[in-house]
Amino acid sequence: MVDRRPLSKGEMEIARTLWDIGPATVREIHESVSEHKSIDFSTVQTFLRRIESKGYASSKLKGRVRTYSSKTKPGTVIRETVDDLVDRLFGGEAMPLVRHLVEDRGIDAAELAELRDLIDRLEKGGKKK
Amino acid sequence: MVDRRPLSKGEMEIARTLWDIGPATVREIHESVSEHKSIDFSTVQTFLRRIESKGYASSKLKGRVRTYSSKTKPGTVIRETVDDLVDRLFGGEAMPLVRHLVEDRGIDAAELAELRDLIDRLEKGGKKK
DNA sequence: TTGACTAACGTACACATGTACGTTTAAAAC
DNA sequence: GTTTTAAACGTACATGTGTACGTTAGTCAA
Repeated sequence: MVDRRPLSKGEMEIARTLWDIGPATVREIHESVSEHKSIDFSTVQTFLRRIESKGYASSKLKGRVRTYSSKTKPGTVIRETVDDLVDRLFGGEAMPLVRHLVEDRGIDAAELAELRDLIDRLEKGGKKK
Repeated sequence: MVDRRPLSKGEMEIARTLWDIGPATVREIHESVSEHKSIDFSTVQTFLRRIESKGYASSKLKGRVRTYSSKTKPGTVIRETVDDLVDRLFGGEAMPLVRHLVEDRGIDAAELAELRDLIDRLEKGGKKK
């Protein structure tokens, strides 16, 4: 267990993009993030530096361009973040959040079907992992 | 739409307690929160002040004791918070989060059953709200 | 009525966060 | 080779956040 300092919201968004598009340069990350929100190149650069300093990514300078790679699996960070949210907002209970998501958020028919399968599987093999 | 500044993580936890135990004094909130984590009375006091200043609660002084009441429904704040998380961590897709919660977190048999019912209902009345 | 309690209130302070500007420097274009 | 271009890097700064201390001031017991 490394126990890195948690990523802030802003850092998280950049980190997610890094997971999505794989090892990438600042410019690539910036372009990708810019598609859905306006953000300065330098800001992205700072976030990437901080993400690295917190131990979530590493980088290497090739020529005069720095390329960042994630060092953590999304699953891990997601788990930590969601755990924290569930603790703070729902007192540790996952179900109210699931209920909220399924009821009030866009879960389409195909996804509902998938979810049903998932439940079947879990009920069948009643054991964890 | 009031568009309050968002609650921070720490504030959120105190706000949740306020929702849980209803209108309450600082001491009551502090006692409730103290059950599961160590936190200073003054810290709780500060958080409550900030929660009020952000417009999520109101308070009234009776004698020398201030009592706080929530002005927002938990659902609203939860929605905002979860929306934000889903955006930042999953690019707006709710399903990956649901998958994660159902697979990797403690959802027991009874809850799985409830969830199945929920899915049934949603599939039946295929329309929202 | 006075002293002991204990809340409220103002305030503080270090560190985090979001945001971005200059300066330096290496590569590419001319 | 010199100019242009654009990245990195250092740095900055206002605001947010977590945490809590001192001071002031009602309340209650003696």
